[in-house]
Amino acid sequence: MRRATSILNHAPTFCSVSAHSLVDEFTKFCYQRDLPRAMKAMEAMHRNRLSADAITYSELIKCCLVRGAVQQARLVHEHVFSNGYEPKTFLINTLINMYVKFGLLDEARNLFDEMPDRNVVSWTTMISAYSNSNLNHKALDFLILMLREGVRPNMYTYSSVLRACDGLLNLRQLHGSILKVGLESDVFVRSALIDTYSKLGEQHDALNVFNEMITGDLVVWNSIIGGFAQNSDGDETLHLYKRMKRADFVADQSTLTSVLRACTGLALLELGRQVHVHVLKYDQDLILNNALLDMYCKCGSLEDANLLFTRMMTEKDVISWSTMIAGLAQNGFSADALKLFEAMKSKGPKPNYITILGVLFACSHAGLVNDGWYYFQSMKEHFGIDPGREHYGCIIDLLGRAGKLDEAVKLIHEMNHEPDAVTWRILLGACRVHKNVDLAIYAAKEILKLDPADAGTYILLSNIYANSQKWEDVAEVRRKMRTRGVKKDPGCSWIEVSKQVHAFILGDNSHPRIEEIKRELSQLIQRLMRLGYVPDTNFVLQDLEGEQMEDSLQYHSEKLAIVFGLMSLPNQKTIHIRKNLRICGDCHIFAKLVSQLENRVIVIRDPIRYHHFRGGVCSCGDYW
DNA sequence: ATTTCTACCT
Repeated sequence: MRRATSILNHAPTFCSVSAHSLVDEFTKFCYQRDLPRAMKAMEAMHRNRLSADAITYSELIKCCLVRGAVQQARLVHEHVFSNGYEPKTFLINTLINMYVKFGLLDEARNLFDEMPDRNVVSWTTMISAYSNSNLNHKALDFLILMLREGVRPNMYTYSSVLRACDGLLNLRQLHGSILKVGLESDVFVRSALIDTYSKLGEQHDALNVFNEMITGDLVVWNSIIGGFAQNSDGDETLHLYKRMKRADFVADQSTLTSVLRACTGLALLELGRQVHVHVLKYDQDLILNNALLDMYCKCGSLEDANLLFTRMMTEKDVISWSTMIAGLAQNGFSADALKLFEAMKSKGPKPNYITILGVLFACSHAGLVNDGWYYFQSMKEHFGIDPGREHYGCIIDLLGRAGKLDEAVKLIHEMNHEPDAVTWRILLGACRVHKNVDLAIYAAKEILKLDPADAGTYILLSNIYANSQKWEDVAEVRRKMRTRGVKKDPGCSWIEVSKQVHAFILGDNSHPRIEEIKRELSQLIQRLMRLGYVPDTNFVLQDLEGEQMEDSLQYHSEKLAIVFGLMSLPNQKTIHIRKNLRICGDCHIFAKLVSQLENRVIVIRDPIRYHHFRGGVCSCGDYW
């Protein structure tokens, strides 16, 4: 302790006020949250070897916390320990908590180590301090030490320590102890359990814990809804949201953020717009508004995104800017993305790792080789950020698309990160654009080493071999697929029409209007062919909808979805479609021609890319 | 003394 050098001890000793009224006055100032006067009174009390009760000191500590007054807080600490008094456990706990809140974990720890009677609150405060600082190991160690000292954890302890749990084994053990002492029905413990299972991707267990709930609590609902949203299960997220509303709970910021994330994942623009209405009453919530911004970007409505971005009620943070920059780039507005980045540099927050990723993404998708290189080379110098694997990915993409395949390969081998499946897929994409079969085979094999369940890559490889009559290799690839149990999902496209989601799956005729749609599609293809459309049946180097037959080409799911959109949406309305697989070359040409012939804007989002078709051209510049 | 929500290369 710094008692020896305390300012308190050097203060002039002079006081004319009676002891009783001095303490009274101190108490009054503490409860009035008048920090300067309370501090003065405390000094006077110290000179007269007087002290107040623990509750009063804890009021003063609260006051220091609210004002961020660290120096004053330290003086209170010294005063409480001065004059030979040994403060009560309650007051030491308050001091420990104070240091934790100020982020001074070492000082909290010193107090904790020196206190004589550590109770459950002391232990829990330290555990929650460690888990909040991501010192997970320390938090779990403390739980063990606590048990060894014979202090029994309560619901506060468990809900704190659960956050620190980053392994399934630990979690199951903790869950077991919680059940044993009967604390699983506490809403804090329950939501922490749900959240922790969700963070480990164990949605099944999370849902079990949730379903055992008898009387509800909004946070528990938010935990399960957020868990599914974070695990990219949009359908289940929305399903639970409906259940929550049926149970008469009113969504708050957290719920709406998760629901928006589900809309983002499923590309449900109409539903997202409905949610926007509920967001309006939380226009000060930055997280929620960022989620809304991302939803508009990822659902392909840049008009809405731009509008929201310029009109946001709160100060925009680095996430708002990064979201908008990446959103513009992903949707093909690379020039606007770079312009926004320049604006950010002059009047926005400091760009971070992810911001730069969006910038490089914009360059690679617009073929801006020089700009991309410049930003890549200077990111360390200008923003202090070392290029990560993702940044290298963008540059490999940039080189590859520009036809510099050799340089792309060279960079893969030179970078100081291990290439992953994504890295090789980027190279494969470049091979597709530039029709380099040999390099494509190499890249495909590397992908399968790292991701042996990637059905699309097997099929692509098999098609390459088939095209060059290498039947033995074809058989080998097929055999590997069989033995590894890899199956390709059929192509599927989704479109939202009057709040209903319509799914079109290759080879599935269950849509009620399928016959009508197919008739319309045939007629449309006839008309396009008269304008020069030739179905592209070259499947080599294409990611395909399924086990491909030429005659099923005309019924690719996105074609059905486009026709259904033409049939059922008003004339001016943009047709928004989401696909589970990459769009094939034939459907890409088809969509371009339809956008011209029918004078419609069509937006198709595939798993990784956006295509805005307008007047016969696509925002991707045929470069995907 | 404790629980829930936002951006990321294919």
